[in-house]
Amino acid sequence: MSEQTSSFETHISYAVAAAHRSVNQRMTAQLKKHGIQIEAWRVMECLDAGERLTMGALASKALINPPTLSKLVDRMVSDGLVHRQISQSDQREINLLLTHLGRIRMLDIRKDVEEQDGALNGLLETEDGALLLKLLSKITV
Amino acid sequence: MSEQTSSFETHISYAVAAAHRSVNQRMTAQLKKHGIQIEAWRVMECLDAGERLTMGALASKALINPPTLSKLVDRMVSDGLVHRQISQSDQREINLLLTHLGRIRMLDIRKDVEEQDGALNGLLETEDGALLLKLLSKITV
DNA sequence: TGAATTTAGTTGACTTGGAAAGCAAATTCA
DNA sequence: TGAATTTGCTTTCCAAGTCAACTAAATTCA
Repeated sequence: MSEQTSSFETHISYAVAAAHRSVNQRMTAQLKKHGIQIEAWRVMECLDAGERLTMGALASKALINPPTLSKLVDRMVSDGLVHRQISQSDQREINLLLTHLGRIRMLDIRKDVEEQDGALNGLLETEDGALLLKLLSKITV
Repeated sequence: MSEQTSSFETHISYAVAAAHRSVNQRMTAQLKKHGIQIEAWRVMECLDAGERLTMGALASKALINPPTLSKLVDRMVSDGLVHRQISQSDQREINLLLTHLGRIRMLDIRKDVEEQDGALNGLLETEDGALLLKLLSKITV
């Protein structure tokens, strides 16, 4: 099987964790001036992109566990960024919506995130950004 | 600049977060039967690989913030996996060492991790594993 | 030398995250 | 129909993480 004992830094899991940590640190620093965390940004982008998302759908798109999302949304509601609306087709479901303020803030934050993502892409050769996305998607179940 | 508004899922930061979440979930499930968390495994591998690591060096290699590492090490010490040794060259530094039990446990866990990493590599074409590592290292500061 | 600064690591107060239990609406099927 | 099950989300309780402050050793330099 494996020809030699490779150092553990060459494990895919390690490389992904290292990249994630690095990217998250840049991102957190960038979002700090907006007083918001990465997860909240993802929630806002998801809400802007998809329409009438339920908590469950949102949790999976925004990469957040349901209980954690529930609490994050509590905070975002009290910050006036989003509001909950009970679905009329199924009373158990919640449709989450961006408030006007939420949308404004999101557009503002997006500029910085785009810039940051551009810088990240700048670290790669031209087509490598797309290639990286493709490879990452393959290991993402 | 950007020709069109791309969906936020194509951001490198999102793809990395998604991959990380997915890999971590597999890994956590795998390590559950050993009653250990991913970070503790990384600590053990770091200690096995490098010699006489200080807390600071370890924190950076194992991708853990110093205060978090300090507490994790407390737990690992009381589980008998590692022990602290004050460096004689600098009394402020701690050299962390695997205990005998720690080494045994590590070797045992390593088998499962290798297997899991193999499965991950199996999701990619032959040379893509190495390619992914290379691309990830470029965005890791 | 010795006061001031820097560096290594830990601690403490506080926040956040997660697993499992809980609640209520919807669905199944006897 | 109505009891049993499933589904969607939240709450609770506890474990873990973070920021900032702290201790102590080493280093700087006046």
